[in-house]
Amino acid sequence: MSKENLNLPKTTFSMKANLPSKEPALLEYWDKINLYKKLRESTKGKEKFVLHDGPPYANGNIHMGTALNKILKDIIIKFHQMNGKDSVYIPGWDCHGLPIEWKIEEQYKKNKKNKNEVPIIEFRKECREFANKWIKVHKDQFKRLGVVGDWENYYSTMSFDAEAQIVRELGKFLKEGSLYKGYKPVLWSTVEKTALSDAEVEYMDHTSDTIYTSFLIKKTNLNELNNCEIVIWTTTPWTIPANKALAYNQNLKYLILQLQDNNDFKNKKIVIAKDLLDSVVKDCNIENYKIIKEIKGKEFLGTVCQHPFFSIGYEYDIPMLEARFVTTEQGTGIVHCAPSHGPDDFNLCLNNGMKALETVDDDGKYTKHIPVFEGTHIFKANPIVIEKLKELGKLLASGKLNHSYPHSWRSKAPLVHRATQQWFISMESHGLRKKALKAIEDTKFYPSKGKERLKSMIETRPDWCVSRQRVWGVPLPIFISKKTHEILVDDEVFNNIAKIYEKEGSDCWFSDDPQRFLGKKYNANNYEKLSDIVEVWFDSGSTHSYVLETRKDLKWPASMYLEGSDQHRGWFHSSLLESCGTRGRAPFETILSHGFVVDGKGLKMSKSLGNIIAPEDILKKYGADILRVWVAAADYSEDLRIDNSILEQHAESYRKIRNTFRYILGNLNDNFTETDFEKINPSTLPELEQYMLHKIYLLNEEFKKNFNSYTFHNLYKELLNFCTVDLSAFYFDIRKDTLYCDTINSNKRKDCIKLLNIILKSLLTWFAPILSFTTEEIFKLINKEENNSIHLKKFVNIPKSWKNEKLNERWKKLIKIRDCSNISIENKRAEKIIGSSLEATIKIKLKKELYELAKDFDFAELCITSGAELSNEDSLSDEVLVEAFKAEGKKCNVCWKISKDKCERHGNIQ
RNA sequence: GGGCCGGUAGCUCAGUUGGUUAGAGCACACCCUUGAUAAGGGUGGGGUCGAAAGUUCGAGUCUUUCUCGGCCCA
Repeated sequence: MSKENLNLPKTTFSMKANLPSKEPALLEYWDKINLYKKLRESTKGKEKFVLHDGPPYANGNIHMGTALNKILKDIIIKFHQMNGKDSVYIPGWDCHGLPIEWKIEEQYKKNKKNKNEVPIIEFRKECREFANKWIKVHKDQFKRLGVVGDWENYYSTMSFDAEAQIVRELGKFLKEGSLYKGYKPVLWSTVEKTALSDAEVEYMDHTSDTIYTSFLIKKTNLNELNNCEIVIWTTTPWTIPANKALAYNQNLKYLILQLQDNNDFKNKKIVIAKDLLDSVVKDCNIENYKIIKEIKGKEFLGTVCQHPFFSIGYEYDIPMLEARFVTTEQGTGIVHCAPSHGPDDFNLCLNNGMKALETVDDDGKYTKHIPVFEGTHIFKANPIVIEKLKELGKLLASGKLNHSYPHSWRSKAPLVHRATQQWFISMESHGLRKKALKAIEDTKFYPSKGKERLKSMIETRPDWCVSRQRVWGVPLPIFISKKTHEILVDDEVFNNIAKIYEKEGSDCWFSDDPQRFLGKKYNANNYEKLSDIVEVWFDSGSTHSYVLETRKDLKWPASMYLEGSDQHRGWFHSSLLESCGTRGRAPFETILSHGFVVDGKGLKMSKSLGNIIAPEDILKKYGADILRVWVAAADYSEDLRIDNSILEQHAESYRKIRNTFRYILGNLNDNFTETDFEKINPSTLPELEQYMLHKIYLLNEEFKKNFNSYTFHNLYKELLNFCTVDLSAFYFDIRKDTLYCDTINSNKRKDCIKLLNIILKSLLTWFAPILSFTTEEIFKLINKEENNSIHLKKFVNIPKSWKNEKLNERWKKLIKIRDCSNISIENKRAEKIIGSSLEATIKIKLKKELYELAKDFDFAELCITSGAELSNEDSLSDEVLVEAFKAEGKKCNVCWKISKDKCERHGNIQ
């Protein structure tokens, strides 16, 4: 037997991956064979697993976060598919909303176009085109990651059927009566008479009037507080007439002071925060005072005050409410709350059952809800309010403050928070909060901490404001009777609107005769048509209704919603509320949330830090499979770190896996033979092969366990360790001799080949959801059928008969002896006595028990030496003693083993 | 500022109800091999478990404070 007759590995599977250039060809292949359609056919009628896609916003290129999200989804979908389910994936996009409006306006600005001169229809058309453009870009970028889905039949929140269904969903809330008209403060420009979004606000210096005024305590649980006056400080005196409450912080300390100066407050007792004593005394020119008592914030509980304007008609109660936003940075440590004029105030009052009123009209004038001052413009009201307070003896001090203040970016006019008419879905009126909390209990969360997070948000959130004074969205389908001011609730009308939208979209709401929507039943002259649009979270929160419920290939509820952890407040939240409100339960069975992508040091990616990594660059340098390995190897329940060195490390692991495949393919000469695992009888195989079958059995158990708990990082680690530890450094290394040097017909070699086929099949399917491209590359190499794909295969079923705990226990000990052998060989190697392990022969001394176990075993094979002697030695201090010696004799030029006589197998000796 | 979550070798991750000397793989160093070869094998070094205090016979694990980071809210 000469070198030419050795069975050396031969394969066309290259060592170098070259993923960036190879992957696109595989994408074309999947396209060509229509993989998605084939997948559906292959599991037609099987139990469905529906991972409902949370729609990304159709705006801008994808980033690492989106890539992570899509890859994780794809991995899970592929796992379930290979596990035998019909695992359907319909990608979607979120299209309405301000950011797109904003982009279009920016383009207008560049072209010196005025938005107000462009017809709404025209503007909306441009928004739609913009979103369409980005959907196309996203689609290609997501596909490139290896994500398999129904890319041709995606869903979007701006499709006509979506817009129609959103109307129907709102109709349900209207019909039920949980959708009501209320008031909520928004940033308002009295000059432009319009609401502004945060993005339209510019902060500039502004000089405000400041006042200290006081609220007499009317009722309290603490005796010392009787007849005291609570002092507050504000930079907006005009909001005092709209005051409804006072806010304190229960963790602060407060003082009761007796004032002794000769003025309006002589001998009066006031209350302020302890930490602010100095600044209040200074600002109010207080010269003589006495500290009566120090109290804790929580002692205010249950206290009710009188409005400073009590005597001129402001006779309602002013409760003191606990609020965390109260600090000791400025003021008095007690904050005056006007729910119509500040978001904090609004939320605090709402949570305490006080709704905001329309206190200021579009022009900036007080409404009828403000006694005495009705009709006064708020920008002229400060001196009037201050004068009135002074007149009533309620003004401690007034002054001016120069500070940063919001202004309109267009007119530069100062803005105010003003309660405007909005539309809310009540959390309480029809038990929505209760239903949602119950639904959370019925949902399984991965990781489990997501449950608490969502729960605490639902527990405390205020009513859901679903209206926006914007253009790019679904119009609220609301008509209000001019006579009764009541909302028109009629299914016929909602359905009529929906039917029209289904055909032509919602643009017509803004352009067509309202009579068209009302039909014949109502006269348009008697109704006012609303021009608000629906907030976009309602759009995406309703996807379950126009995607899951309407598509035949899907099911409701979804098996899983999977998004970044920020979506506990976003899509998980809005979907839960929408669905609980309309269907009484969550639209999902499980929620999986993942952390955020951060840089190698754990810092968030930002332009200023310059630590942003774009998916595009990774794809160019490493390929999608490396990115997929990164996703699989990371613990997504926390933040995921990424930088070049981390990627480099994963690329290194990938090479190891690739070479494992290459070794198998080489020894099979690319000829894969399908094996029926059930027909394997382990006892007919050599012990080593039996042991490997046991290892495969164990690994498969781990695989299933980790797949079922979605802990892919553990799963990937198990697979990687199997490749490095059990295969490369152990089984492959030992069986090299058999594979290369035994004859093709030897039973031992055949059994090894049998194992290699089993391992190849197992590894290919195990890795397929993660290494989607590489496993396909291999599959195409060994698979003879046309138009097939590894992704159409199922996971392997490992027979229980492969499990052999007894053998495992035995081999644990044998491998321990092998480890000792390695150390002794290493010693001789350091002494330059031997080089390769085949140059060694080992003498193993064992104590009785171990000797009995190992006496007939071939340690030369296990330890890859030319010889091994075994003896029983009970006087040893340790159980095992292995000593290596230089093997004497001559080297067989075939198998390189050294022996004194001629080679047992090959006869020839050099 | 508030709520929630987290910090274990250079990196990615294990670490059961508190219980021997805190583990794995990769990376690193050295050696071997040249028949998996821009591969493969062996051996080895490396951690005050973010910091401090406390509970305990005993703390990576429980408590408190601090610190750093992330998400959400303000």
